[in-house]
Amino acid sequence: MTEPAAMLRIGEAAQRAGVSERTLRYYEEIGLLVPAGHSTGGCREYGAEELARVQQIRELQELIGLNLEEIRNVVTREDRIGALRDAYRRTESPSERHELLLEALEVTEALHSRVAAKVARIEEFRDDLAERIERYRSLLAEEAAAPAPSPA
Amino acid sequence: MTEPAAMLRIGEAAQRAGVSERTLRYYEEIGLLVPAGHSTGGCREYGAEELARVQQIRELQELIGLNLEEIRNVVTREDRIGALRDAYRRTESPSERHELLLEALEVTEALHSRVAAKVARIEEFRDDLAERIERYRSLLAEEAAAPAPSPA
DNA sequence: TTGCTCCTCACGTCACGTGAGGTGGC
DNA sequence: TTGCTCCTCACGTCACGTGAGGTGGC
Repeated sequence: MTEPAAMLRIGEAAQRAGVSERTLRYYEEIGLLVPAGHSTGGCREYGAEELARVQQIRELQELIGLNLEEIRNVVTREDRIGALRDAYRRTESPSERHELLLEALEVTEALHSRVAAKVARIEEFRDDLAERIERYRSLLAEEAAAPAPSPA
Repeated sequence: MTEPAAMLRIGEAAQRAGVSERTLRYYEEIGLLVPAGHSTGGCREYGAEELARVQQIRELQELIGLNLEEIRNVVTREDRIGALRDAYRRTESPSERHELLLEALEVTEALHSRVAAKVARIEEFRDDLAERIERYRSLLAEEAAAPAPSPA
């Protein structure tokens, strides 16, 4: 058995995850992320697992540009994949397991190529910015070396 | 003098830029991108310059995550920088020019480091996906080599 | 004249932001 | 008791999506 695990209330959890409290409540509202539990006073309680989930959601959202509905599909499937690893929780039949693995492989490959395309675009953009910086620097260097340009 | 330049109406322009007509109208609404002109019938007309502007806006929006207000600041400054290259349109004084160049350098450097950070994050994410794909493949390979796992 | 594309409202949507007003544990 | 954090509405916002209803050039 594991430790009772330190639970965080929404304020701490939001801060560690780098999101707002509203964001955590909204994720719960749409069924994307439910708290691990509730205190006697009714406060939401989040554990390490939930924080990791938020992290994953933000990556899919900010880096890949998926909407929350698409993200729900991804994380739901990964939850089921994760369940495959817990032998005693494995309720899927071998054929269901096979289908699930094939599906996960396909979707992950699709995500991977999407990310790879984005990497290419953003690297090009980064290099353009670097060139721009060089141009500005040389313009400033010219300026320092030469007198002010004649306005005529 | 240049050619009269082929002008596109909003449908063609949107398609080439990879955005919706609504998006182009919205950019105009908030003063981010005005059409090059209007036909006698009142149709918006876009040229190559406007299409390039849309491209730039989308990169700043999708790759960097800037909002349209921040993007307006960037493109406005770059318009002024661009104006520095047209000698006959150079109305800025030498000191204004100097300030503008320094400002552009600073802002571009800030953008560059933001982009560089994003590149690092997204490359890590891409590599995680590649690992995941390998794991799924080896699980499927195990499955093909061995009989179905005993449910007990 | 008939399609097609364009136009201007104007309301809807997604992913939250931002108070309003109230309750509960150190 | 006093702060502080939490709670639930509920309206606002940003960047558009999506019709409604009408006009204009091949």
